[in-house]
Amino acid sequence: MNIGEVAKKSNLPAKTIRYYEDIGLITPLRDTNGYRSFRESDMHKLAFLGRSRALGFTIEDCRNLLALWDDQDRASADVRAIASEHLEQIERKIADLIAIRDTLSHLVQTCAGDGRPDCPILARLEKFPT
Amino acid sequence: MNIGEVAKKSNLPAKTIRYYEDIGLITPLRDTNGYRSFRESDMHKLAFLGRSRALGFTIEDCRNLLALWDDQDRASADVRAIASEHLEQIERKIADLIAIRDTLSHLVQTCAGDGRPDCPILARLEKFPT
DNA sequence: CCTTGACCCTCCAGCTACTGGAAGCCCTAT
DNA sequence: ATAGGGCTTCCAGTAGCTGGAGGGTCAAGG
Repeated sequence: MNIGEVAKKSNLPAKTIRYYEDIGLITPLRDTNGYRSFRESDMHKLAFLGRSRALGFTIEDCRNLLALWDDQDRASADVRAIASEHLEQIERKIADLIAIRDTLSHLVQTCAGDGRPDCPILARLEKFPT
Repeated sequence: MNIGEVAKKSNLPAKTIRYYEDIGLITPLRDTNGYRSFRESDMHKLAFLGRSRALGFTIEDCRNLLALWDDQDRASADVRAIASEHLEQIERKIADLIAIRDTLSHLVQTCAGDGRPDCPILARLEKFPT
């Protein structure tokens, strides 16, 4: 399989796939003309990567997950540790964003949003104790 | 005021303050020895920037908000537009993260997390339809 | 046989918003 | 005179791609 077909099937841009090769996540073969030649196993890895990235795992997490996936003797605890850590980060991020959203939503609601210059949003950015 | 003092008062790293000067958000004066010399107005801008960034506004948003702040004849609608747009992005991000969290939290719960290799997390990354 | 267009290749630069570090000047105190 | 701390600039690196230049390859149509 050439990169175009793989890109379509895995739903990843060709650029991204080349990048993943650059950083050693996959190692497709090469045809005599220099074109990358993807095996089924490469496709599987790319699909795995796509799903991992879609769940927000970092590239380094993906690298580790991929290694665990390849290792038939892995301990599920190792996988779970990565996922739990990631989950905690997500929870923290959600909490942060919700706090921001509440503040912002309140400010947007109290701003007239007309032609006049008075604006509680600017007032808050100007005066709120950091 | 030298940069160290400003950094302390504004709660921003000196590096960040220099960076903000580089990209034209502030333009402190210079002493004869080459040291940056910050006025009160620079401090205020930095505090404004700190709060805007803490609410997740991008640097470009900050630049625009700062310009509106400086402009006595601004229309609050312009401020509100920036904030609303940002708010919508936050809402989208929260929704995305919550979806991820739900998936991840379920997976983590169903994974034994022991010494055995079977793992629903890997199973999902391997098989879930993209 | 030649051309056209769709592929594919590599390499370099740029994105966001900083952050770290090196090399070196300045200022104050001892 | 020296030691320390603070200040300066400049360069490089972070994450995860993305865009573009410049060029080779391949299959189909004329």
